[in-house]
Amino acid sequence: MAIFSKTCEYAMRAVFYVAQRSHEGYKVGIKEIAGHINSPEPFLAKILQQLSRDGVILSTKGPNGGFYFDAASLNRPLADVVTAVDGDDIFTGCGLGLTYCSESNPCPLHEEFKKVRNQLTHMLHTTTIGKFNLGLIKGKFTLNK
Amino acid sequence: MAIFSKTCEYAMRAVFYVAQRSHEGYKVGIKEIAGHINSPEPFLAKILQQLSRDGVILSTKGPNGGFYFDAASLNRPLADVVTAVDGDDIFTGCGLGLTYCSESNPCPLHEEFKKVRNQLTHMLHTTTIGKFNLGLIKGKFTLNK
DNA sequence: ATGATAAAAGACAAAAATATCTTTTATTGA
DNA sequence: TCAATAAAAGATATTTTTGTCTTTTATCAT
Ligand code: FES
Ligand code: FES
Repeated sequence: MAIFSKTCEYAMRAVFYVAQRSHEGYKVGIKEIAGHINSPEPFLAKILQQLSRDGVILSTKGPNGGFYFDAASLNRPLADVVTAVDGDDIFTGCGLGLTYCSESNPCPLHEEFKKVRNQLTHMLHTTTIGKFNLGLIKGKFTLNK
Repeated sequence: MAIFSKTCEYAMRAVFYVAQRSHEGYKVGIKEIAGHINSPEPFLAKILQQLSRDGVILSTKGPNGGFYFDAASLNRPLADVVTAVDGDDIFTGCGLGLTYCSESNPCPLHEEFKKVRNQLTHMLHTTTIGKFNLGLIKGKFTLNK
């Protein structure tokens, strides 16, 4: 078990890749994305459809169509992607799986778990979708394998 | 999607409950545990069997039998429970799901994700199974619902 | 020894996550 | 208008997680 679901991992990888290509001025088809982030193509298509419905990513059909981001979207936090595909359990849920995480009726891990959760939340809110465009273009980061 | 799997959540809740009862001098049957941590009884049985096989929890069959911890086991880190049921992906895995998390070929999130992962690891290694015994007996913490 | 108790083990079932395939709709360019 | 392109949508399939049930084995008390 990893921290994020497969769905969420693919979503984040795809978003970073599309952001980079948008920065370079291109729209990207599902095939190209799947190839570059090493994900099953039809499954990824479903994930991007979801992100598109939620308005996180933009898309157009037809020749020269594909997925892309505009300037405003590039500034959205990665947290929006996570929420769209996995909901907000990861931001608010109890570490031991209690129905509600609360200060007044906490589980034993509450105080320490809250710190971890807050740091994760902070990371996902301060990381924008376009944050790694230059690094990706320079080849500093990898998104496949 | 929460951070831990259901299996792992039940395992941690069960372990804390059994630890408390061991501290009070009792062994606990699966029925009592399931009732107090609000988990499906047969499913929890499977989880505890796994922990028992891995030597994380102790058990004896027969009348007055049940699950329990000895003093040494009470000092083991909660991380051992997580590893036994979920493996160590959560301690070492890449946040974006790459096959290997590495410094030399990092994903974009690597630097920040590492911090989150390290804090989680630190929490699970410094929290012993018996750490909350007194708090639980005093009713400071909840393990059900 | 014997019967009662309680975990261990194994087979099975349901639900959710992951993955695939086919058809439809929108867009483009000729 | 028409053919080509590419995402959207819907139906279906597989795998993993989650959950249940039955039988077996070990232990205890009598
Ligand atoms: S109550 Fe469990 S993390 Fe807050
Ligand atoms: S490579 Fe992704 S977290 Fe280290």
